[in-house]
Amino acid sequence: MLELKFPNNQEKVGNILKLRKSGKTILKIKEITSLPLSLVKKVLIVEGKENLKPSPRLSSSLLTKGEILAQFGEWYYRFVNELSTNSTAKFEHLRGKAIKILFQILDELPKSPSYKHLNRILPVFIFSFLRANTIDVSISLLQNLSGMDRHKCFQALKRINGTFPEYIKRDRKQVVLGKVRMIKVFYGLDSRFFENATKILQRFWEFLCNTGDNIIAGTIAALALLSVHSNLPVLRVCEKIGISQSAIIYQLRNKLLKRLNITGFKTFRQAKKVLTSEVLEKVVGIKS
DNA sequence: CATAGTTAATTCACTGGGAC
DNA sequence: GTCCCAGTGAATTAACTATG
Repeated sequence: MLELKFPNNQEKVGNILKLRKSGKTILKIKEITSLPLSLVKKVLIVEGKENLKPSPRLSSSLLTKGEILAQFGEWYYRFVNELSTNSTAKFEHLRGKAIKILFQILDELPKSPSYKHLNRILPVFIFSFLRANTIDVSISLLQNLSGMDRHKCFQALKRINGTFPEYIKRDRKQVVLGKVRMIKVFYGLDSRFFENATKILQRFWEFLCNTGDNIIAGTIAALALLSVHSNLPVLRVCEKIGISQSAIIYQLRNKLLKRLNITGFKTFRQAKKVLTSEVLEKVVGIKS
């Protein structure tokens, strides 16, 4: 735990513990090490050995590790319960990961020593965390569970995002490809379908990324279907992932062809030849 | 508030059989 | 072969909704 929390500070941690063992007060340790009081406290709390813990009086404004975990657990399950969850195992696994990150975040969050505001931090943290791990959580769920209005949600997200961008960024490409793979399996498509879809996605990500995952997946899948000359109707794909056809047409016309300076899009059907020869072959490099 | 996406109704277009 | 027909996918439209 401590290794994770203080990767570069083993020395400091060791020092704090040594001083504490020799019976120094927490304030004394702070003076000697000239580390922030909050840091000293946290080291002692996380280390957790009875005789090392700060006295109750001093720690009254801090939550113990156990209390933090309990609060986390409550919020976590509030979220998980709202998600149509058929695989509890997955969420159990993620839970451990989340806890590790949570403690890292609490360490660095400005204005922590007192973890008084966990009820504000936790919902936003869990929301970001789940998203970062490719779980679909809607902002309205965050809104409902946290009781914050839309605007507050965004403020809070911005705060977490600004401090820890790496935790909120989900790997959307993987999410999208997951959906594409699902389509491939469901309709028993050729493995080239998926290979081509991957290429298409990499090439056109910038064009298409500014929309929902399902829409992107549908658009990529539609192109990949063309690339393998499948006779599976695009409509089937749309049904499966729950979007409408017009959304894909919209993407192809307004996001893809327009930006490739290919003009004169009339209809999907009519554009098929152009798409295979000009777009897939010349731009992506998929030979038919 | 602007943009993106959905829905539903309607129409168009293609395809693949028969019947002749 | 070709004419007709039905079935189905695709396109278009406009009104509506959701999202950031």
